[in-house]
Amino acid sequence: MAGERREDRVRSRIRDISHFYGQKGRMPSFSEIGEMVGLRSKNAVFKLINKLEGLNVLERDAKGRLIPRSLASSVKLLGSVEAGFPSPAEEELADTLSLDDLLIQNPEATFLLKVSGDSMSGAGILPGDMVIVDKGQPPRSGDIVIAEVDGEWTMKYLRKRGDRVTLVPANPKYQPIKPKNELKIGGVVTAVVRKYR
Amino acid sequence: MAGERREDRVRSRIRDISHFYGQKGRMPSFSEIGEMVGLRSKNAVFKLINKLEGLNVLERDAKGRLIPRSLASSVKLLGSVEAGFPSPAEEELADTLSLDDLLIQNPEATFLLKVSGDSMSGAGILPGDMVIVDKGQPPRSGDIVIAEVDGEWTMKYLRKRGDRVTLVPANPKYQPIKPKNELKIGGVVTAVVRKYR
DNA sequence: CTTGACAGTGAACGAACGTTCACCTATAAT
DNA sequence: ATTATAGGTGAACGTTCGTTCACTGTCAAG
Repeated sequence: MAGERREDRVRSRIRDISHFYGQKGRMPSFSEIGEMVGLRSKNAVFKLINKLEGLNVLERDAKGRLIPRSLASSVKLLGSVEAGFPSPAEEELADTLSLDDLLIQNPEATFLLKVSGDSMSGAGILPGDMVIVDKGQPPRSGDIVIAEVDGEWTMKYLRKRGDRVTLVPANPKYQPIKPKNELKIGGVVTAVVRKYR
Repeated sequence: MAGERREDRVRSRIRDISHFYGQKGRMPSFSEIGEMVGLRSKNAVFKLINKLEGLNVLERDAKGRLIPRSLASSVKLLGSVEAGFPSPAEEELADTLSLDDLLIQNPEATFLLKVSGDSMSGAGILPGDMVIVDKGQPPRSGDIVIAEVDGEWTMKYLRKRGDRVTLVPANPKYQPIKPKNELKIGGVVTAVVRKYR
């Protein structure tokens, strides 16, 4: 099949625009796109944009301004580890998404806390990890929560049985806590993040 | 002290602008800011922007366009679990950062893979987790890597001793692998992400 | 009470924007 | 070989942008 050159050129241009957005945090103007991809006429850019809109690569908001969609997101989501790495062709088609969007539902009420202590290591939460905590969500039984028991903050599983509330660690070294007086739940752990390098 | 109302008003406006960017993925125009915060004159917005620039809340790029800085980021970074939740005052001062920026160095070469299998569960990487893989970084001994051994993709610790390369799992159930023929390393695991809800 | 300083209004400006026009040139299909 | 069609040029247009000007109200300090 022919026309591969053209498709490649289009892809490279999508990458350029995407890269611009990633770097600057805003969409380039038509003239800027022109400079970037090597088009001297704004009309050529105009046609390019229309094409990309048709391909659902780009969108415009109510005011006609370009908005990033898949472009905004930064990581490509591929299959599983077993699947390994796909060919460049598949790669281009992969969904891209933003970790922020993936992990955070309510930015205003969400915090990042650093984990110290190994009381949840059985659940794969190790010292040094960071947990994403949502203050807004109502805690349910089975959630991992940040709670204040008798004046100290800890992270534990929340177990509700009837009226009785228990905080159970994911490490047999520690005992479950049945709070006597006060139990203040600061938030629900919605995600864990660990950085290696 | 007086002037609290004014400071509050400024903060609320910063939030509005920030919120706009979070929603639309672009900075609002001066007129849009005017509508948002209730200013009928673009000049009032102009002065507001200048003030925010002075406060280092906003910046402009080389072409004079507004660019998001701290505005772009979405989560507030607080202390550790033990420290618990800070007062609203502290909260306001907390650093905010984007998970994308935190976890991804080279977006072009970075991928998300879903983990299946428990061969790395000893390192706190469980089935269902997602690993962030950087194809661009040279693998070092001790890194967790995605590698193709004899036709199959796996995730293991990479151990180099002299010329000998070994892939060791973090689960005693499995044996270390000393690749005979080919060893293709797809990328280095730079972070792990687990989502609870 | 007066006086600055600050916040906001409204109108005007040139520059840059996205869009449209007419025309040209390759490539691919007939 | 001929013909459509997609991609590109260059110039023009009206709109919106950010900026500037002169002016008005508000509030706290002197």
